[in-house]
Amino acid sequence: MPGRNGRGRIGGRKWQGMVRGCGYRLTIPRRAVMEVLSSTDEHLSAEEVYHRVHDQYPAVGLTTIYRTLELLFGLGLVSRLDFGDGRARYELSAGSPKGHHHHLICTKCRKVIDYTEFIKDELEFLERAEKGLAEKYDFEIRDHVIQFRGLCKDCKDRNNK
Amino acid sequence: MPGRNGRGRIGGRKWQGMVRGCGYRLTIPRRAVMEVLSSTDEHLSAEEVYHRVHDQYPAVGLTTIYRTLELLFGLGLVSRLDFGDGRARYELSAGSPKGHHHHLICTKCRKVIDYTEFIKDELEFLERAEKGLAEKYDFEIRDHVIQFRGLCKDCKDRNNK
DNA sequence: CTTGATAATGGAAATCATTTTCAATAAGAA
DNA sequence: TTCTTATTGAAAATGATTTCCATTATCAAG
Repeated sequence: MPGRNGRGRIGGRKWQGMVRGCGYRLTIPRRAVMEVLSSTDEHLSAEEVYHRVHDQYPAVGLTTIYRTLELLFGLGLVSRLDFGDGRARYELSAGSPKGHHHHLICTKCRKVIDYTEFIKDELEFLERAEKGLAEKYDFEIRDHVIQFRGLCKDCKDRNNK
Repeated sequence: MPGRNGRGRIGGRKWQGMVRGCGYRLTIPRRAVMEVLSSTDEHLSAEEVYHRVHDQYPAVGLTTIYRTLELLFGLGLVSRLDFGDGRARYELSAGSPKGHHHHLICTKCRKVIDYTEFIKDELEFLERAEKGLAEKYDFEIRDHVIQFRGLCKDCKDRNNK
């Protein structure tokens, strides 16, 4: 039964407590957006989220989708990604069925590969760097972005032909 | 004589050969944009570049600045950065007086710190990761983005007060 | 289970960065 | 100096995201 989202229930459903706990109400649009993000491993734009939510709840408007994504992003429940195509993209951050991962972006065809390799290696590096930077610059580091950009197999080949 | 840009001449002035070599003409706007980017260590938006160029050459229009930045970015002479404030920012990539560095971004006040520490460490990690990813996904990696995001000293303190 | 205060919503209009259009201009090969 | 054509500038178009504001729905309190 695919689509049931790997490790089960929507990110653990802890998000609801998170939302209520911060004094926000639990509304249809908020549930719907979380539902959509939980049941995909794609990196959806606001409009794409809107379309999917709209299928279930035609009354929900695009404006609300933007507001909701912003809220969830602010709470750290959702990651906002920039792949350089002029629109923000979103994915569940913690509890994502994908786990900790980063992105490999083809600058030609805009394909995005999520990779989880080298993460061990990376965590070591990140830990050292974060600690060092936090100390030296008195910064409270909350997040990091690591992306590799280049040409995917197809675009690379197409270039050389 | 500050402003003369540390290690001297505009990124080595090799860029002109690069531009001509690729069949592009050497024009006032192109020189002016390179001049502006060479003489600052800030991360300028297109509009900011426009204003500075405009001071010297009032005839140059904003559209051309956009086009020029796009061109220079395509040639790899300029890096396009995204700090999440809804506008692209630019800096000289190679030959920059700043050398290889990454960014530490305050998500509250939008201050950006360029850091060069831990780069050695990082290069090792990057090398391994790039090689591994390139192989596994048959990807030609051309660039990477590493950012740390969080709260700077001031915003952190202001939060706790 | 009501009720009421007010957070949240939806649609339309507004913003704002960036892109496109197109006629006028200028770089540079000949 | 001339000519071809890349480049430019101004204005209009675009497209993502935000703002406005009157309406609606959540949920704490009764």
